[in-house]
Amino acid sequence: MMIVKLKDEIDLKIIQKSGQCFRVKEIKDGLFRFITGKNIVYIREKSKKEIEVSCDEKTWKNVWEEYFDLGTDYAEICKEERGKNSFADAAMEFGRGLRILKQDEWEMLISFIISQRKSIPAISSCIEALCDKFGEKIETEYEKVNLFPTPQSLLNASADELKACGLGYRAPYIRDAAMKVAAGELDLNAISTLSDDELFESLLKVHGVGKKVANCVLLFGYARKERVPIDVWISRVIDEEFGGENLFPIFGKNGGIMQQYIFYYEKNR
DNA sequence: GGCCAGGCTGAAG
DNA sequence: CTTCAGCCTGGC
Repeated sequence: MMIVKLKDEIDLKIIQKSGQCFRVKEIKDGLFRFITGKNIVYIREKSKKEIEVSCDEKTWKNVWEEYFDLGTDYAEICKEERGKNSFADAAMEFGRGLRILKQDEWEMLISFIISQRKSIPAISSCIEALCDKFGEKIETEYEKVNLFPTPQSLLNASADELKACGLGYRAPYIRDAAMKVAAGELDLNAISTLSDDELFESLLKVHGVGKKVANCVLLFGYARKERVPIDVWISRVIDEEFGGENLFPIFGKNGGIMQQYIFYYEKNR
């Protein structure tokens, strides 16, 4: 284990509950597991700005600093955005320690296709089933766990096998995404150089991906922090707290971060 | 047991 | 261009 000092505070429990990730798990009291690609790390908070991590320094710097967006000072952003809207102010205070994770693009695409018309627990169990059946098995010092399935492994799955994961009518969507990515028709790495709007448009070509899902992939997979996914919770806030007007543009490049604070606040306050 | 969930598609107005 | 029914299935 290694101690990492942070410039800014972090709250792993809030991150886990913030709805942007579906596989983060608290495996023991206060010990959280995160997975991205083939990397797995276990983290415990020691104080607000100090954490203990299970990986070495090199891996922390190469993989997890970007994942946790440690180059961004969220306290500073909150300072900038404070005073623009009272509901947003309360949300920022409530969600102290929240961060936008930069997760694996492929995992985000599939996860948010699955998310439509599902509750968060249902999304999680669906993804767990996919990982258990089609993901590479890994054994760590704490647990046996499966990586997220590759495009090819999902493409090899039969319709019945996919159905058994509780995908329902989304199964063909998953298949379409796997097909496009495996065939190189959609190169998730190459499109990372595109502008927000171009990236958005290229994701919309996948069957089952609409505006909300595409924006989630942009925000949580490509760290495009100006994007604001509008789901039922956010539209409820727009209706009931913003007087029917979408006020997110007032936050400019921090729109996606503010969306996340507000989403978490609206659901958990 | 029934209701509804972090939307999307395709068809109809 | 905008609206809207219907959709699989699991969790509460």
